[in-house]
Amino acid sequence: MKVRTRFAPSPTGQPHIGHLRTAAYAFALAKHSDGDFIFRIEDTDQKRYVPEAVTSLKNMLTTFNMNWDEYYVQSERLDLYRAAAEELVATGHAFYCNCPGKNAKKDGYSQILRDPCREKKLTVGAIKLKVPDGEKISFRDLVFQKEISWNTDKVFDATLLKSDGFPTYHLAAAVDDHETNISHVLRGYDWMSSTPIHLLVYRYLGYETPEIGHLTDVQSPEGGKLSKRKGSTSISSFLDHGYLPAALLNFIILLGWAPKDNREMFTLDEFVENFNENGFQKANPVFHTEKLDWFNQQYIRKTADTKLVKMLAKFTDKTGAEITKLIPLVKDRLVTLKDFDALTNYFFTAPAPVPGNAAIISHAISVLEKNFDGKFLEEQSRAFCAQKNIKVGDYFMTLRQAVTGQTATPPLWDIMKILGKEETISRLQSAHGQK
RNA sequence: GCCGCGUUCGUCUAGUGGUCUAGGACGGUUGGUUCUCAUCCAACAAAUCAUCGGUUCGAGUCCGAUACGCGGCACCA
Repeated sequence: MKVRTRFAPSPTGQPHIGHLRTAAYAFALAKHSDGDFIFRIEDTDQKRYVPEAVTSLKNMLTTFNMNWDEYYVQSERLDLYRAAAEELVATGHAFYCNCPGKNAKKDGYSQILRDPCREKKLTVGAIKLKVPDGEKISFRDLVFQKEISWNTDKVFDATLLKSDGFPTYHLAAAVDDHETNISHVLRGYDWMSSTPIHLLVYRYLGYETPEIGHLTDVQSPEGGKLSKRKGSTSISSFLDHGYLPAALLNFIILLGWAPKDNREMFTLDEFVENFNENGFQKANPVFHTEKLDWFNQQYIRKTADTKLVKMLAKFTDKTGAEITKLIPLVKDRLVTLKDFDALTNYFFTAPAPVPGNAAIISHAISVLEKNFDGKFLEEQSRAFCAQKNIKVGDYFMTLRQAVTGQTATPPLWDIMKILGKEETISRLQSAHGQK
């Protein structure tokens, strides 16, 4: 049977790290065996629906090259869910209920799991699942690689269809997964506790149960779920900070998954090729981003200069020609694309004159005026240093500060070459106080 | 409160009963290369494998308890 997975977010806000990770695992699971990757919008909560979120979610998948084979929107499929719910009522596995909804967080946790409306024989209202008593229900989790079970005495009569006619996740996901032939369900860990409900729905509707796996939650360094720390973990904020999609993706997939050989560099294609569900970690990883910086450096260095110019254009107002000229000097020094301006500022604005050792500067000026050449400067400066008993390092540091105003830069001659003879000498002169 | 899951260096992880005096990566420290920075190279520090008990000739690996962490307990997903 063909492997078919789905990425099924609810459009309630900005896509974040968790979305990307879940999508990447589902994508890899499907594509590893030439399967299909289905994109489904779970917009059954009218109150939390954010229309722009759908576009952002699509953009995310496109940006990371996770192209979907089919696309579904739950709000366009309401008839399907209602029919399924009514079928369950007809077969005696569900019942109508007109109780007001409650929120356990606010109202306290009820130990009453059996809904009193079961016996009322209503014909309108919400539809709830009639959970059987005293049954053991279990499944084998794809991620945890073990059987997980519950006693149905601890499973509550969950709502399947709301009184507004919209299904809850429990019903909609089961129906859609079945209708679209999803073979493997990879979802967030928060669904683990609801799995017995879904298992019962599958059974009562006569569906085959798909493989189900619950992904670990990425933890915030302060503890708790990362996704609750909104904003700062949105995909766009990382991209806006100058992280490459390839680096972000590589970093993210290794948060909770690892190959047996501990390989770390993966493009999307390589990840798909090497993906194996045995590689899932069972404990929650913590979102520490030091390693993301390292991945980003690696990927920047791997990027062809011509491509890098285009990427950099979003982070600086310098022209393509200017960027191209400077790339060789900064490529190894960029941690994020955003660093470009800070690393190249002195090319465009002369530093405030820093008075340096006048003898060194005037020597350099005379050398450069005679012959504006790196090799020549190197030879002359070393000879000068030997004669005057000056450290070569001090000599160049003096020039560096005079020309760039910085103490850490690429090799000096590389900078002078780009600046040109006139500008270089002019900067040296103003540091010397001659101008 | 009830239910479920987890626990190997600071972090991401390898490890599926002997080859583990626990390996790799990031980060850290030190040294080398270099005109500084970055790169590159080398080395070092860093995990009583949460704790206790059991099974076994032998346990990071199997079992149990405890602790701690995480998730869920809505007509939200």
